[in-house]
Amino acid sequence: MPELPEVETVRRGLEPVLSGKRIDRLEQRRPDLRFPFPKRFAKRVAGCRIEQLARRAKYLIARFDSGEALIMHLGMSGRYLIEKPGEEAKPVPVATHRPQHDHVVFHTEDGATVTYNDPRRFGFMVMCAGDDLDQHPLLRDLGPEPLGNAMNAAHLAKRAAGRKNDLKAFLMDQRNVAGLGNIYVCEALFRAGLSPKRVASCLARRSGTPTVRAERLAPAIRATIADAIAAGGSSLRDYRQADGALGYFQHSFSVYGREGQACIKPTCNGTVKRIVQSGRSTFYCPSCQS
DNA sequence: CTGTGTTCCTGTTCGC
DNA sequence: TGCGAACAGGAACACA
Repeated sequence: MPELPEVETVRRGLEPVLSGKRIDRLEQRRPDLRFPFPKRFAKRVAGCRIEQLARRAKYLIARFDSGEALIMHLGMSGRYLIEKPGEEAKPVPVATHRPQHDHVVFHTEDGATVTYNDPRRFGFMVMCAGDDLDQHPLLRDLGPEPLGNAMNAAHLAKRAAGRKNDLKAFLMDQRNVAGLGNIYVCEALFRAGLSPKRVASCLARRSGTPTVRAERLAPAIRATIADAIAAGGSSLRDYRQADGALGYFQHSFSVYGREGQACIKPTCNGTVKRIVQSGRSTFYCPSCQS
């Protein structure tokens, strides 16, 4: 499920339920996810108020009035389910909800519950001091946010200069741009008209200044992510499901998952192809992406 | 340091 | 319908 747009959608869904609220109780139902849960997790959270629910790349970050912060990652299959008092739980629309994968439950002062469900358990939760969060090992090496001013052609060129991996791998690397994943890398490269197989260093001249390709790629990334967040947000009308799945599945992609289908670009008569790069599927149009 | 492959785990889909 | 194989939105880690 979650690349940056989905995580942002989840954040917006959780915000009205969690932000400014005291957590009366936390249930931890197993010892670990991908990593062990924080030590004395339930005790450290109980009674604390969430002052802010933020996002950095694909991480959700809850800041508590205790001075600590909770960094959460959804992995591949993580989602949050919200139940409010007086409203009956609605069935999850996309995948079946299996209660045995409910690993953490937050009980708020309002009587609402926020349940973290994650079948594959690639997600994790880490608790740390709230100051100097940027210097936390999970966060300090992240590249710029795709929607921030720092993500521009000059940045891409600087990072890509001399790199021998391909554009797909370059964009998947969170140190270069933070928050892109397999889907939106494919989509951004399609929008930029660039082949995922092209070497990353094609974004920079020998002098390190951006090429025309970098000048195309930066706005393509920005627009791809902005559009996806907008699509996710529009699915949040009913935010009892803050799982991002609605936005994810409603959104139709230009190339991702469209192997064998005609390129959607009106002036192109190409066919979308699937290849494997770094062990992951890449979808692209060989005809209009070069 | 850079680039690549493996690994964690469960669920769904696809081909026979 | 059953059944194994392939595949799935991530990223830490080991290794060449």
